[in-house]
Amino acid sequence: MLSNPITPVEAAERPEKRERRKEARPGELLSAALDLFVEKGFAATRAEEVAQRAGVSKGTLFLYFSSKEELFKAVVREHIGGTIRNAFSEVQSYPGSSSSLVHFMMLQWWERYGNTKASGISKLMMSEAGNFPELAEFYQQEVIIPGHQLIEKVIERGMASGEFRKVDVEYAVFSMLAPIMFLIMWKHSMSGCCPSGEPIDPLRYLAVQADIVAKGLLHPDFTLPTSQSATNTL
Amino acid sequence: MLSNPITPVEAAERPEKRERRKEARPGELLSAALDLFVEKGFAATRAEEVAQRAGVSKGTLFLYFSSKEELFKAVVREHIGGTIRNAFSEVQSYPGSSSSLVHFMMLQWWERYGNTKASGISKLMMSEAGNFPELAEFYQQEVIIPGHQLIEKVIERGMASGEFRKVDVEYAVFSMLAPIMFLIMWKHSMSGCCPSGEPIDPLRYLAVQADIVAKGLLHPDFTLPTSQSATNTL
DNA sequence: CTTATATTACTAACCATTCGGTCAGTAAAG
DNA sequence: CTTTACTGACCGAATGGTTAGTAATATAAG
Repeated sequence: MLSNPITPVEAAERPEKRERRKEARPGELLSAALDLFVEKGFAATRAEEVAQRAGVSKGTLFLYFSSKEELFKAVVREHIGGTIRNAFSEVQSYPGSSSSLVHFMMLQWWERYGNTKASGISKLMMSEAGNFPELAEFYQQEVIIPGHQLIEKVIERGMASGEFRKVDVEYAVFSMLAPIMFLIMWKHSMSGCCPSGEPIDPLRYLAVQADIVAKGLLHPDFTLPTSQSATNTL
Repeated sequence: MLSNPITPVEAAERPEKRERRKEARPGELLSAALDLFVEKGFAATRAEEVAQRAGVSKGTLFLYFSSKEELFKAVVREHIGGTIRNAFSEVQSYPGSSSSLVHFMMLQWWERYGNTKASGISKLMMSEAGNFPELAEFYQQEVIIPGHQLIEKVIERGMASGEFRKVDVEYAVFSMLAPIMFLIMWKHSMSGCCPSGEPIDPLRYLAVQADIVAKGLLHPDFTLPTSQSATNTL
């Protein structure tokens, strides 16, 4: 199978001879690596496979990246941007109710991050953080903390306006974070199978979760203007 | 290092000669396997290491389990399968309100599963399911589907009694599943670091999540029955 | 425009090691 | 002596990383 000269198909797919493109290689390698790391995880991704997908030999990969770990770090640096920071300004200027902001944020998050390849990095981190403590720390600083603060802002906004009841803000953050992270984990591991038989529909999932969370945060008096029962929980 | 005959320490730890204990071996191997799978993941755990921890040679391991994957399946059957089945009967006979049942279930789940070694298996599956489709399918059948049905029962119970509003039951299940899974993932990967600086307090976390979810599911017209004041957890 | 030479991006064969799994053989039990 | 739980040396496949060599390009001379 490997000793055959070249199959016609393979020949058709490899019309190019040896190319020298020093500029383009790193980007192509990085892109291939992201695909495979997200798809199979770090440990399970073979260096040669990365090289192959980038249309290059394994030797060339180690020419540009001194080790597999360096390659991984480069991928993380490349593809973790200020995604969350951009969201801050939008939250600040959001005009609607805090309940609708919860919906808006969760759906936006999905479209802008969860539904992209980059979200695989989050799953990868949760999965293999134990083997890469220093990368876990980096990810913590770069992604988790800003994300936490962002959600905190949303909840505090609702509490300040009286729309949301008083809750343990620091931990209530997880009521939005957990569904989001769970969806990512599911998408990148269990996707294709589901308890009901067919895969999770992300938009339906997010709509239901946002609905439950938003109502769960709602102040009891907010929807019932006339009832002044003043049963203040907490 | 391996070719040395025996170091004094190793000799001291292995005073026993060759033992024949057909009955005890499987259990010891299963226990060792659980420890190592949870600690290092499935792929990263070496078969010989499992055998060694069980005080047995690698050959013996494959005498009792035909392959590494079969060993894993046996671990899952042993440590998870029964847990969920037991929970069913408790839910059936639970006397209190559905809101308090939500709290009860999530806290029970933590004490009986989340806070044990076995919960590492769930993290492991979410992490490595993509690389081991057959194991994912097995886990799906053995754990996820029963767990899903269990939570469905709780929500339907609340809807039937009028305590919960009408929701998309199939997807509302995730409002309890996601916080639970997120806590497990966090515990087994990011534990030790936290956005606030100190690790997540599981009981505080679960109390807040259960509170938000239960209130999020509550029927707007539902007034707390006078006979049941068990819902005031905060 | 050729042709010769130097440079280097790139390749493929190779190495050392690791690990799941096997099997011929050993020793404990009856 | 027979049976069999158990061992550990061994196998083959896979994989991270290396390196000697090849071919594409640049440069410059003729």
